[in-house]
Amino acid sequence: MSNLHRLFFKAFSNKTRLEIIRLLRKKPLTVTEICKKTGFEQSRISHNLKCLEHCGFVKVTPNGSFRKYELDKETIIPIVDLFEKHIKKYRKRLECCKVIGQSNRRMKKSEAR
Amino acid sequence: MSNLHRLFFKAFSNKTRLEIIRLLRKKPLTVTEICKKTGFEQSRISHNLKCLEHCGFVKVTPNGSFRKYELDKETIIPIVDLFEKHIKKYRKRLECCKVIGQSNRRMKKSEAR
DNA sequence: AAATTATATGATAATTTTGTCATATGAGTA
DNA sequence: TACTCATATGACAAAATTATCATATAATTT
Repeated sequence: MSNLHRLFFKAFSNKTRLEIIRLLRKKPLTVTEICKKTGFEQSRISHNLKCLEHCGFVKVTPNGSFRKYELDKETIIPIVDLFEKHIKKYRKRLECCKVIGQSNRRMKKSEAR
Repeated sequence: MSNLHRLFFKAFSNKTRLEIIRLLRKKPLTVTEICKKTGFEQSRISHNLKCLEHCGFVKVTPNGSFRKYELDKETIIPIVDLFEKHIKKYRKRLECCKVIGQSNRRMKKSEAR
C-alpha cells in the first residue's frame, strides 16, 4: 500500500474522469465527442484525459488532427466490475459518509450571506 | 459509474486510510494500536476509521472501552490484489502524473517569500 | 497563407479534502 | 464519585484537487 496505490485510486475518484471512463467503456472516442456527450468543457476533458493516459487507464491513437482515446481492458474493466459488487452491498452507507460524502461540503462563497 | 463509485475510490485515495488498510490487512487492531504503528494522531485515525467503516471497508467489534477494527475481506482484499497488477505495469507513469502526482503541488504558505 | 478545427497546456481562482485542536463521551478503576 | 484510559466528534485552518480562462500548437481546409 504505497503512494502509488493512492495515485491509482485518485485517478478514479473524480467525477470527470469517471464519466470519461464510463463513456470509453462503450467505445473509443475523440476529445470532442467526449465533450459533447458529457457537456464538459474541452480543456477540462483534455486535462483529465492526460491524467488517465499518464496512469495507464487509456491509450491514444492519433489520426490526423483527431486523437482517439480508448480504455485499457486488462485491469480497468475488471476493477470496475469488482467494485460494482462492493457497491451493491454498501450503497446506503457510502451515500451518507460524512468524511468523503456530500454532507462534508461547506458553504460556497456564492451562497454566503 | 455513478457518484457512488467516486466515493468508493475516494475512500482508498488517501494516505491515512491506505495506511490503516495496510495494517488491518495483517490483523484486527484497536485505535490506539493503529496510532502507535502509524505515528498518526488519534483523532486523525478515528475520523478516517469512521469513514472506512461507513463505506463498508472495515467492521468494528466493541470490547469494553476498546474497539477492534477489522478489514472486510470479501471485496477489499481482491481489489487490492487487482491493482497491484495494474501498478506493476504502470509504476513509472503513475509516479510522474502531473495532474494527481506530487508535482502538482503548489508552494506552501510557509515556503512563500 | 489565412482561417478553421481539434486538442493541449499553464496559471490561478474556486472548491474539496484533510489534519489538528479542543473538547466530549463512555467504560473501567481507585 | 473522581480519575484515567480509549475513542469520537465539531469546527476550522491548511493543504490538495479541480475547473476555468486564456492561449498555444498542430493538422486541415479554403
